[in-house]
Amino acid sequence: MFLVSLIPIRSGTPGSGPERSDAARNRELLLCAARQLIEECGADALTMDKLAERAGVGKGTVFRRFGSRAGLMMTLLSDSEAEFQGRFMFGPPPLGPGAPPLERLIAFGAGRIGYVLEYGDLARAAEHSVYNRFEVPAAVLWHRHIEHLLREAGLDADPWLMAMSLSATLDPERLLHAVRVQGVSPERLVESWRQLVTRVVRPAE
Amino acid sequence: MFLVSLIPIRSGTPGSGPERSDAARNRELLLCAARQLIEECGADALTMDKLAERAGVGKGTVFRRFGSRAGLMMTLLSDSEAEFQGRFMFGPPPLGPGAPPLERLIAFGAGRIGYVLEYGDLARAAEHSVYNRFEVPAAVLWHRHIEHLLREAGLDADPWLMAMSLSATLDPERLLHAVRVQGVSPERLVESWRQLVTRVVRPAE
DNA sequence: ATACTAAACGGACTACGGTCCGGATAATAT
DNA sequence: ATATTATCCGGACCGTAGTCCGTTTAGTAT
Repeated sequence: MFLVSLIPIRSGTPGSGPERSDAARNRELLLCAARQLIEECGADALTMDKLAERAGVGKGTVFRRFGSRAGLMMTLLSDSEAEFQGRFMFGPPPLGPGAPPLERLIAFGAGRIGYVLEYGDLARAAEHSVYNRFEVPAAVLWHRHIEHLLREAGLDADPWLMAMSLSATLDPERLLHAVRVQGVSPERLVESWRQLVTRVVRPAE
Repeated sequence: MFLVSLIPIRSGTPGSGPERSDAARNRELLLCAARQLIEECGADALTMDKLAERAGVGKGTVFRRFGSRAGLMMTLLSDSEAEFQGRFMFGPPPLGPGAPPLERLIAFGAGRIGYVLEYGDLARAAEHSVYNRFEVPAAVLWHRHIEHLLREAGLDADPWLMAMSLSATLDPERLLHAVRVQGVSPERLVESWRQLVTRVVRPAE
């Protein structure tokens, strides 16, 4: 039912045809330089100018390749993102199919919390697109997954909006703020998520 | 217990002493010009340069007065914000004290949704501070209010984190996106909020 | 009135994301 | 090898938020 491409992340294809050799070389140079810079100073300190300079290419090339800073971050995340998507869509239970929907919901939140805490700044930067951070393909997929599980669990309320509320809880910016500024432990986040979805799924009366 | 100042919004006081007459005059000029520009082109199109030019002051003056673009937006919102705060803290039930906590929670969400839909772009821009959008005084106050009501309702789970999840649901950016891009009706939002808090408050077993 | 000072002023300056377009170049056809 | 062309490249350029600092001015003391 939900056969979305496993790799909906932009892989840096400005045109539709095959990639020219210099373009491919520059893409590798850029990704490599980006990872270096992030290693050295953190994702937040990565600027497109510095990236272009480090990679030894012009600034225009950076933007042609990745469209925007958020696009670059998404590309950097695409591997781990695809891996996570594979796990919750096709992997073993309780995250993957096979377990009861509530179990899967709980596991999804826990997985997502772990993911966000691991790739925090990157995930945050990837959503920092000026327009439509809710229509990033990955975000849409999570939303649909949650909605699907809510329906399977027999939710007797608006599943689309309820999935929106639950997605909001898993928003990287909020999670990172809770952990890094407020000092909330990841375990506490996971437990609260469990409490939340358990209550949401239970019938109203 | 929660006696927070009713006006925690920054009112544009760079120093701590009284305001010099030229400073007061310029603040009025700026607020007036800002409202004009927003009326004409919308809040999103308001730039600090245009504002300075329209008000006939230097750009530095704008930033000394309001600190940042977000600070300006907060100042513009402060009246309606204070009014809303007054309603849910001291006003008549079900929003104000007197009604059962669940009723108050439902009313709070409904009120907040209405508020966001009315002052949408402004509220969004006010939270667009680069750092710490969760520590804006008004946001902290809402969070504490929700947490307080959850405790009063006898929630047997982590009230602080649960309040965070519920706050996330009421995030202006998300609400506006749902209404303006996805075409969700305000009534549907309110109903979903009611379903959500009703389930959250109910005991686990 | 004059001198003094703390505060406010203004606009040049920086940093950054993003755009544009004339020139270079890789792939392909001949 | 040469010509052709679609693609890519580079970096000058733009708009915007925010900073800095030399200059001006409002309030006050004398």
